Amino acid sequence: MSQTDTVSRILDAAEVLFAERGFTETSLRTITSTAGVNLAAVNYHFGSKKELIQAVFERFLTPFTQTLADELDRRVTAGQAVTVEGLLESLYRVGMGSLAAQGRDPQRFMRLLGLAYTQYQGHLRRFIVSRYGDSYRRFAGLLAQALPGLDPVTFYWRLYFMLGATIFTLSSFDAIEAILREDFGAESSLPETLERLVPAAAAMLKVDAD
Amino acid sequence: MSQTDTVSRILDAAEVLFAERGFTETSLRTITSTAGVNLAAVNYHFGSKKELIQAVFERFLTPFTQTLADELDRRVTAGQAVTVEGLLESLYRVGMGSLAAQGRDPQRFMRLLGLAYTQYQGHLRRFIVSRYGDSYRRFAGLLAQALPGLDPVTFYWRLYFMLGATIFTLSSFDAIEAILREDFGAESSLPETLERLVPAAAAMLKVDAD
DNA sequence: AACTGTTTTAATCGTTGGTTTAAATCTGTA
DNA sequence: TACAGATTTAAACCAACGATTAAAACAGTT
Repeated sequence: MSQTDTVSRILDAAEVLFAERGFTETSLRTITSTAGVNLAAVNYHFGSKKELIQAVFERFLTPFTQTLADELDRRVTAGQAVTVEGLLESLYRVGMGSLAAQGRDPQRFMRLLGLAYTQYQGHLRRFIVSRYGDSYRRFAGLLAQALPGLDPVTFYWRLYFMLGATIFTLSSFDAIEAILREDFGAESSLPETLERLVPAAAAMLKVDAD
Repeated sequence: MSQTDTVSRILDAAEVLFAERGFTETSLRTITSTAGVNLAAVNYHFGSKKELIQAVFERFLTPFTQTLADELDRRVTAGQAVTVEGLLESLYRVGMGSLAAQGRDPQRFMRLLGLAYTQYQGHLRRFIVSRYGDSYRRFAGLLAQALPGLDPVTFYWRLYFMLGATIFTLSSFDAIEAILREDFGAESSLPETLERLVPAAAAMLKVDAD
């Protein structure tokens, strides 16, 4: 088994288990036995459990933010006005597409993102902000441009409302979908849900202040 | 120290610590030493850590749902049409008021609610659904009535979008507020934020399907 | 084939967790 | 004041955790 093999097997197993149960509830023993590698491999290759957690986030956030940056470049240089709906579509399409292209599950990353916000892991928040804060500010800046006349504080609160609706819904997608299927017999796919989310979130961002 | 004293001291400490760090990350030793009671008191009075977690939720959800039911009764029997904005205002006012009346912190309960959704605690989700599912369905039913013509599946997804925006934002209120204060020098209170949230969430729920 | 640095392995360390126990203490009642 | 049940206490139990170690196995180079 080559080194890269062991490293990626650990990352694969950790990604799935962290998303399912959270960080503290997932032991290194569970991760390594799922991955089929020795317990000591995590400390050998990553140093510590904390650094493993960061590596899991790095592996999906780096290509995600890179692809999003390209997508935003394309929209901006296209010359035409950047709309709220267009930006949300870009965000969701990149989240779906760039990850699905790697054969990875988009919902899993939403769950991980949700955990990054809610779990008590100071090091993780610091890691994400320092590494991906620029991408976040770029997107927020473009969205603010698409909403002229909105005062900055109101805009930022609504940005968090939008993030909350997105992360909360998609990270619990399976559970919500199961409830709707049971109550209405109607299946919902992730792309369908994102199509519902774009106009809803856009309306929330755009509503006139009163 | 009387029994009720010990029990409520444990609940007080557990409530704060759970909201700060999550369930797994908070040990019974931390809880009992914060509360100034013996370690064994938790198992003596509650049976186990799981049952303590449920008791923390019961102590704030029971008065909350009770007050909300009274508030909804008042709105319905008043005769006039029940509006989306009115229902959201009721929800938020009860969340703020009925808890603040007990001298307890509303944001803390939002964090706990967020944890109930995101943390890996199957027993807690089952407990809440079985105990408070009726209250949830009552509110959702009235909200659906206030949105005639919206197909049920779209309505339910938007209901979750609204819950996500609310729970996510308010459970991270302190962190978000700190960022906004640093960037804009503008302070936001919780009531102000709820005043921003009502029209934004209402617009999201009411936007025409396309 | 012999050597060298890298990786894997099994075993162990020290710590912390939830829970249990039995004795001590308290509280209310007769 | 003496008794009975409820509560509190200090101590211990045992399982699980992250981390470390030294030896074994491996891979690439000469």
